Amino acid sequence: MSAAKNGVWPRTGLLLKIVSNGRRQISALHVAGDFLDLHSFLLKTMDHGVLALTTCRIAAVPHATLEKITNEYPHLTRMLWLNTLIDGAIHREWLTAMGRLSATAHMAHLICELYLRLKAVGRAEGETVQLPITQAELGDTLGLSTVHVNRVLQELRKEGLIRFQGDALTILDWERLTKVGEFTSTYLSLQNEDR
Amino acid sequence: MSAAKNGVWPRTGLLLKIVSNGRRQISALHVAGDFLDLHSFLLKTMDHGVLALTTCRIAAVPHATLEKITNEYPHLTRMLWLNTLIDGAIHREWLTAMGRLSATAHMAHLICELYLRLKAVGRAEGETVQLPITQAELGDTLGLSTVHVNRVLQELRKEGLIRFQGDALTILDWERLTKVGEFTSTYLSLQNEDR
DNA sequence: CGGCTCTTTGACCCGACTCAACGCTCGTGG
DNA sequence: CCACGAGCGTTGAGTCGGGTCAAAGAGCCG
Repeated sequence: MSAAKNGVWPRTGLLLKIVSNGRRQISALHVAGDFLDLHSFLLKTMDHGVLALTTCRIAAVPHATLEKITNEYPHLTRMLWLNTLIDGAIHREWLTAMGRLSATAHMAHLICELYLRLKAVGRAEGETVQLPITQAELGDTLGLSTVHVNRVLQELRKEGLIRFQGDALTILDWERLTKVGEFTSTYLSLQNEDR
Repeated sequence: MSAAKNGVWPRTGLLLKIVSNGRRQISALHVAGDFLDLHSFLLKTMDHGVLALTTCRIAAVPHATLEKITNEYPHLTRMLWLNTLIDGAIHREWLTAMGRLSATAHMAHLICELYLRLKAVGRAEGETVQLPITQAELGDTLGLSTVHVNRVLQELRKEGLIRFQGDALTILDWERLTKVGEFTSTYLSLQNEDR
């Protein structure tokens, strides 16, 4: 949605939002091309911070522009709205993963999601994506301790589901990975009914 | 946002969405007046079910009407959009509560939120609101077992923070309750910048 | 080489879950 | 009018997933 205007493309293009209340919780991960914080257009309170995981290229859209768009281009407006709705769908999915999945399943679920999202924007090479995120940050995303993140990743590796060395994440067994994470991709679908 | 057209007003007006994956996770609670599932207008996949906790009065808005609104009334469109954005803000808040708060704190947080939301639509009598929800349902909301919900509630009662008998929930010590739940109400604010 | 950040490992602990039973209340039917 | 379920709340005992604390590798950069 947001085009890059200057600067270099991010190594992988991954952003995150944080909410700090003592410990921090990452409430969203963004990949290249995502429209970031679009909700701030209408929501006056900024309830989180944003933090870049890597060098990024950013394009800013002034609120005045959005105002103009919503006044004059209904279709485009609906597309922007849809964008925020998909964020919401992802949030709901995270919520259920958080509440009802084991640490391992939750991790598998997140990996499935990130892989598909990166693939969707052409950031996958075969079964491999660059995921420049630390285990501590994964913990902050999943609501787990760093130590446990490490153990969970080892388990997924030992099971032959993924390889994850350095920033390179490789899916070794998509079938079983989705099963472990109880993952279905429907909520990510950007397809809309041409509204 | 949605006006009632016929039928009786709900005893308390509380709805919930469920997502079932083996166990179920309630991803939203709605109070009287909430616009329900507005996101289904643009999001083609319905990723959850809806379930009424009590008898409710429902007003349906056809998608065709929404289409017309978005084509002709930019301001109203932004208000509808804002509505879905607030749902998103609540989701983010739940996410951090889920990931980073203890069971007791999480419960206190939820109680604070529901109390304020019910109060905002005139459903509070003094410090008391009607909350026709079972402990099992609370568990499905918070990601806790029914048994633990019970123990957590007892703890809040013993601490003199709330009274909760039958459906009547009374806030006994708002100050301490918000502290326990690390609750701040900003994310609920419906106020917008007149866009 | 030293220092930084990140990953990994081990030992121990505790919050929350499970299983199982019991009690209370209310609605329904004999 | 009582008996019986059904649903919900409550309690106890035992277990376990994940957290905490602490320290040791492993890259990486200046």
